[in-house]
This record gives sequence, C-alpha cells and structure tokens, in this order.
Amino acid sequence: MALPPSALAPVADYFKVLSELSRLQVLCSLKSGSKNVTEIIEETGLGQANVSKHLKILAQAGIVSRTPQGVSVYYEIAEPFIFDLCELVGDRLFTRLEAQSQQLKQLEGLRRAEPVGADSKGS
Amino acid sequence: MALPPSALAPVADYFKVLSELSRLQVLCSLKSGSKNVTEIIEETGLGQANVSKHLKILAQAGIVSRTPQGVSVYYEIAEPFIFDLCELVGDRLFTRLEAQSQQLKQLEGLRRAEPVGADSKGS
DNA sequence: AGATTAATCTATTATATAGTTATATAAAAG
DNA sequence: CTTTTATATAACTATATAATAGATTAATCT
Repeated sequence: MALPPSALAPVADYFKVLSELSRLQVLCSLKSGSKNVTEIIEETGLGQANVSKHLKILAQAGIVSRTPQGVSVYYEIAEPFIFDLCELVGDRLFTRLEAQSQQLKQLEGLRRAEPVGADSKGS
Repeated sequence: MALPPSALAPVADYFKVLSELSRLQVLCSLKSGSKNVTEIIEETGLGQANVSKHLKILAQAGIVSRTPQGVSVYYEIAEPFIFDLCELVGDRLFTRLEAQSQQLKQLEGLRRAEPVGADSKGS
C-alpha cells in the first residue's frame, strides 16, 4: 500500500476548499489586496451570507487572514502560494486544450488529404 | 473585477477531482506503475464499482490513461504533475502543523511564567 | 441610551455525489 | 454455446454542502 488514507485526507480536504467556484472567485478578488466583506460582495456578485460562509472556510483553512477594523472586517490572502497552485492547474488545462485543438486540425487535414483513412503518422 | 467565473470554473473542477480521498488513494496506488482494476481494488480496499467509477472520473479528467489488455484493463498515471501538486499541498500542511506546535510550546511557556492568565477583555 | 450599518449565525431547501447492490457487457476457457 | 473472470453501468440510499432568508450580534455615531 502506498500512503495511508490518514496522510491523504488533509490533502483531499485542502483541495476541497479550492474546488468551489465561489471560493476561487473570492480568492481572486483578494489577489489585488486586502478587502472587507462588502467589497468582496460587490466584486464577486455573490450573496452576503454566502460570502461570509466561504470566508470562514477559507480562514479556517488558513488561506486568508481576518482583520476586524472598526465596523468592518478585512480579509487578505495569507498564503500566496495558492495562486501558484491555480496557475499550475490553469497552465495544464490550457496545454491540454491546445493539444486537443491540434488533434482536431490534424484530423481535418487527414480527411482532406485521404478521404478513406490509411495509417497515419502522429506528431 | 478579477477573473471571470468562466475561466475559474475548469480550475475548480480539476481541484474537485483531486478533492476525494478515495481518488487520491487510487492515484497513489498507481504511483508505482500501471495496474489493472483488480490490483487497485486490492491495494486500496475500496469496492469494485466504486473504484470503477472513480477511475472513470480520473480518466475523463485526463489524469489517468486506460489500456484494455485482454480481459482486464490497465490504468496508468497520465499526468505525473499531479504528484507535484499533492506534494506542494502536503509540504504546506506540514509547515502549518509545525508552526502550530511551535505556538503551543510558546503558550505553554507563557502559562508557566504567568500561571493565571490576565483578563485582557472586559465586558 | 437608541439608531444605523456590517457581519455572522441559524435554519431551510435543493443539489451533487460517494458508496452499495445488482445487473450488464466483454473476453478468454472449456 | 456456456461458463468463468474482469470491468462497467444502473438504480438506489445516505450524506455533504451550496445558496438563501431571517434573526442575531457587534461597532460606530448622535
């Protein structure tokens, strides 16, 4: 057996925090700097209670930090490294999309050249 | 406004694939090389139908590749980069755990110095 | 003190999906 | 063709959680 589930569970939980579109939106809105809840609501267009809940989850995961300031509460990215994570995934998705469109083009080219397919050479 | 949700959604979906403990177990069991479904079932202890379903999800995400071979079907990691992702998260979690235990030690030290905590908040 | 505004908490509902059982498909063997 | 073995799929249950609305708490000002 590779790794015990107990070692994997925290990793799965961390990915789960990042697996919600709304939370990624909140994180992106914080990328430019510290913001209070109202500002986050305006920028994301999400409901107020909803944003609050997501912020709680993000704070519990240690991804954002919470700073009450007078009547409002400011949140800030505590772990910029999550943007590296997102970028890695984004790059990978983009690469895959590109590869797929390449394949499509090749298929079109083949169809035009040889109406009835013979053996093809890749790359 | 930061990134449009449409650009973020695929990233969230990708994280979602990695946010299940069972799927991480399957991926870990494939880390040492190509395996068929029976071997994966044995190594993870998960149910057959369950494993099959998770493998389908992983294959659709392009994370594993599928190779039928006679009666059985072999699966293989198609994107080793996911292990980099997991490692990044793992390191980060470990670092945080360490920091927390440091804080605990400091708190203990403080308690020893000041047996009865001074009441900082009135009300 | 009361009024105003901001943020959080507490149900509530709706949806997604993990896990399970039973069945279906597919490939080799008899 | 029938049986055996290996995967896949379908139907179902149970659980988790996202989104929402309403009540609640907290901080500032007059």
